[in-house]
Amino acid sequence: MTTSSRFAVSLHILTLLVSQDGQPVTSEFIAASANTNPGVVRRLLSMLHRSGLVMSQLGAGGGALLAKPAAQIRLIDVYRAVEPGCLFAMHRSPPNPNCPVGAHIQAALKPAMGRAEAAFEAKLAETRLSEIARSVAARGRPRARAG
Amino acid sequence: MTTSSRFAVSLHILTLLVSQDGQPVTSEFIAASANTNPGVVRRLLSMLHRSGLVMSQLGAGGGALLAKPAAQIRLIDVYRAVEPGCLFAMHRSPPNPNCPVGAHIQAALKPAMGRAEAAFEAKLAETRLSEIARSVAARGRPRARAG
DNA sequence: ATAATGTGTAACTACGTTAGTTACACTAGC
DNA sequence: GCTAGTGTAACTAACGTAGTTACACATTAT
Repeated sequence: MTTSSRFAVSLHILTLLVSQDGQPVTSEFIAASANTNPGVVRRLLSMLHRSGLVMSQLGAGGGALLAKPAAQIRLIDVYRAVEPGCLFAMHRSPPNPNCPVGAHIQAALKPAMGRAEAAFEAKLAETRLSEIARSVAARGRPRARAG
Repeated sequence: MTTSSRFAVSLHILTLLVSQDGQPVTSEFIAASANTNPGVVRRLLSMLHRSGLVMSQLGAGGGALLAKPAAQIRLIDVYRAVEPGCLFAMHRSPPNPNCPVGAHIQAALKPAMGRAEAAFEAKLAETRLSEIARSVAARGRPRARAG
């Protein structure tokens, strides 16, 4: 289980940037939408900036902006930007090397874990921020579907 | 990132049970191999028991046993037994419903997250405990490969 | 019967990670 | 220069995990 909400909140932030197309968005505005704190938002923006997903305009009237088109941002890019670790954790303390099982269990587990993680990341690479933004917009005007 | 080593240690335990085929294995013996504490091992065995993967023989000479053949235990069964949560966490506090993005972001994220999680679980369903045990055994006698 | 061995479970502790919070130096526009 | 913002660091509170201990209970062996 993932104990972090950074991925969900980061996608929230990015979707908000898409919806305010081109206008710099303040961390306070974002925080009000995500129901959190401007400090938390700025911390996430900082991580997203390091991965080249957002940029920011300093000074009065400033705020956050997308650094590239939403269609070029894959969910896996966002995930990697804010979830540094990997999906599986090995033993906290290394197993007993004098036991036949302990000596080789980790090496034996790695391939299967790697395959699962690769499948996970591949799926996250199939969806782009633009699709999320479109989905959110569509839900905002439900009658557009019926009529 | 997963902060828990339960999945890896559980597979260690189960592989050890395979390697001691049929003989009850004590939590103390397992703990010595996994380099942890008998209490931790028993806690994991308890979770594995709830999912029907292991059983235990009480009393002197007792210990843990596989509850079904290793070829019938998929890694996803083990994962589900000891990692109750899901891969993605949503916002800690619900987003602002008065914001167009806040009102719909979670619903918009769910499908993509669900697809990634499904792909992950499907991959974990492809590998079985018997394969892990075989891989460990093979690494224990490396010359068997060359000769 | 009784002692010895081992499970099952609960309680508590130590530790790490996360999010919330505050503070402050710094930057850009008015 | 004043105002509105960012970027970053520090601290706190809450939570989950693993380590640890303890003890009631079950089974086997003597």
